[in-house]
Amino acid sequence: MNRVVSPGARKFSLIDVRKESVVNHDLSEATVRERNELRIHDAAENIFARHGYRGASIQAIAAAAGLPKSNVLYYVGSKRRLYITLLERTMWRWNEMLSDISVDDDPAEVLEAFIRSKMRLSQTHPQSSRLFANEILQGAPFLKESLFGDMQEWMEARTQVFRQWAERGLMDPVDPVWLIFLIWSATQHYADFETQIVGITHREKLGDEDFRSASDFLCQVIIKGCGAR
Amino acid sequence: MNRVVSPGARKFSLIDVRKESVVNHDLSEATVRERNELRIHDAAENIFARHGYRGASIQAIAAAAGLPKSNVLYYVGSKRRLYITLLERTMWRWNEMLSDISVDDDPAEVLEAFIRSKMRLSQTHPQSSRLFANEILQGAPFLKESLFGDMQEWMEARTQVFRQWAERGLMDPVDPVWLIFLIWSATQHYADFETQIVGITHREKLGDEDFRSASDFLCQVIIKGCGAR
DNA sequence: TCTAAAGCTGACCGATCGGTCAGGATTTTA
DNA sequence: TAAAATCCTGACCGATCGGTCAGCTTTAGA
Repeated sequence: MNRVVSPGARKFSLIDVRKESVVNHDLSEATVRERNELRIHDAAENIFARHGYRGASIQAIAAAAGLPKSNVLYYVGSKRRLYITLLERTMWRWNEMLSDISVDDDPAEVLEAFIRSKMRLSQTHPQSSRLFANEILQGAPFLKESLFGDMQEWMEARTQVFRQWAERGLMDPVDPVWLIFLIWSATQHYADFETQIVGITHREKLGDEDFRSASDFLCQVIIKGCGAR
Repeated sequence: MNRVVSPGARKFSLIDVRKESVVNHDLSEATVRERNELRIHDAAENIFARHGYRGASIQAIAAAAGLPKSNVLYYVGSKRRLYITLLERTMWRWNEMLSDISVDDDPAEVLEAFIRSKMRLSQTHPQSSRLFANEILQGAPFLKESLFGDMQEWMEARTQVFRQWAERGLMDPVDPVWLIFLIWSATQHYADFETQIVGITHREKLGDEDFRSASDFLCQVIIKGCGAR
């Protein structure tokens, strides 16, 4: 699985964007390119997350990044390429989750780890989550082909383990697909719908304590609810 | 609370849009205006749901409705007004839910009714749900003031009942706010993220049987999870 | 110090945006 | 059947869209 070099040739791939997300955040000794691409990606993730692909404008992204529009295009090539780069980054972060799950693990522990790591992502990378949500709401035009292959594999590997746990009587015989979507949706909600939560519950924003207590709640209810532990 | 007549004066309200949603679907004896507004609203809900406020174009809405752009603007006045009309319709549908909840009811029954009616909305009005999701992702610029007032009241009335149930030992002492958001997110997911669910689970689209089994699953896990029944 | 590469940007392109409007077609009412 | 109200739409407006490009400045390497 080697890196495809010519960026024009490939429409899109989900591999090897690791460097992207581990990019040096110490700007003091980053190259000019690294520093500016980081600013652009941060700004673009915000704008795309709020307004979706069509609703986002390069002008707005440039303004948020504090750069001229021409300069943004100099670095990212096109709106499409920028958007796909950010989508790839998000997908990679998610697909590495629950990567080492085994039938011999304790269901409750695995569920708890899954819920908490997903909540941590909602707290630390809410914009990524919203970007993804927007892509799905659009009908997943960019992810249609490639995403669903990867995610089908991810899903099947996990559901198989869940099913075996149920057979061994370690948890209730619930549909593992619905269970995973339950965890997915409940945790994602704290990123995607933060505005609503904050607005309804009189908060200024969601803080560490909110995420802690919400995580505790979800672990408790979901683990008990499917009879693990 | 009487209806404000001049549409230019009011920025926005969440009252008395009932007629909108109960509009006669038998087109045979509807007026020209009713018939065309229905077509426009349906088309607009689709486009706004996919692309958000900025990403949606009147041109695209007009094409989906099978009308010239000028004609759409003749009926709806402006993009902003059209969008707000659709938002109001959605908010009204949701706020009437669980309207007659009481401390003397059975928690499990109420939770089940809530989950199932919310799932029914996800199935019958997925576009409304996606429209709302898009509005929240944007930061709720149109709902900011008015929505959150109504929803705060709604939330406080329900959480109070939940808290009393917990005091009476009818369910676990879980945070009722997190519980409501759990149900909210889990049920909404089947509308907002249908594309993802369909793509991952090899389905063509979500059918009656899918919604039935998913509803059963959610009722079972959530009710058991918070110790009701 | 000279040169090549990289960084940068204002001006500009055709397309599309939301919205207006004059004026014709059609329907309702008196 | 005449007048009034409603319905309808092509042409057009200034603004903004994504993207290109010539030509400038700055940096890196020999």
